[in-house]
Amino acid sequence: MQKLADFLKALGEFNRLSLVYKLCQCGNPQNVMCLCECCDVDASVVSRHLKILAEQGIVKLEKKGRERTYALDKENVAKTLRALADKIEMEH
Amino acid sequence: MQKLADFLKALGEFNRLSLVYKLCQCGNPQNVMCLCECCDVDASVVSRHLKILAEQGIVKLEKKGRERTYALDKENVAKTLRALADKIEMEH
DNA sequence: GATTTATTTGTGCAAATATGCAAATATCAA
DNA sequence: TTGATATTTGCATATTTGCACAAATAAATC
Repeated sequence: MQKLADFLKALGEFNRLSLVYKLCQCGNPQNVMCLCECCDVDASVVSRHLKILAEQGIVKLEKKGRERTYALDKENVAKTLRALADKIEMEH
Repeated sequence: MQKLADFLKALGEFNRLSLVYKLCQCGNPQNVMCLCECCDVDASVVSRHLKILAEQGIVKLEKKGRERTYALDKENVAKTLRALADKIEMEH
């Protein structure tokens, strides 16, 4: 349960949720500079937020040669959210 | 989006998520004393956590005469979580 | 190797948060 | 009214968190 709480906490911060939305709209993996556009904070802060999201399996860091991009793990996020929704509704 | 972040943040704390689970399993509305059983903190802390959950529409305070009970708003919570899951998966 | 660009990490600070305890409040029963 | 029980609120404290800035690291190009 602590794991799920950490997952939800990771999503439950404005700038981090903004990053998730941004990645969601872009579709493609994005680098940090691009992702900086959606939240009005220093790049170092974005980097840290992305690290937190990565730790919770919300985004994935992809290193392709020189490129370092972050991609939203849509499947995992949607699955986790739906699992909780199901539990809450189903459990009698 | 701030509203959704606040909702997720409310769920993303261990003791609060424990309260949600407890209410989920009980099915029935519960009073604070009963809810205290699931997290090892002072009753005043539970009271505060329930207030936060209530502000986010996660639980509802029900006053029936002398009884004051909290109930999980299953429909709203499930709906909100699914809406985010849909957005993340659908949006291309 | 030196320079440039992108990203991460170290550090310190201010604000937010979770908590316990004591006091206040509410409600019912005797 | 008094007493007992349940809940909330005031207050103090310790911890966590989000942030900016500077320095370190990584990778490519000159």
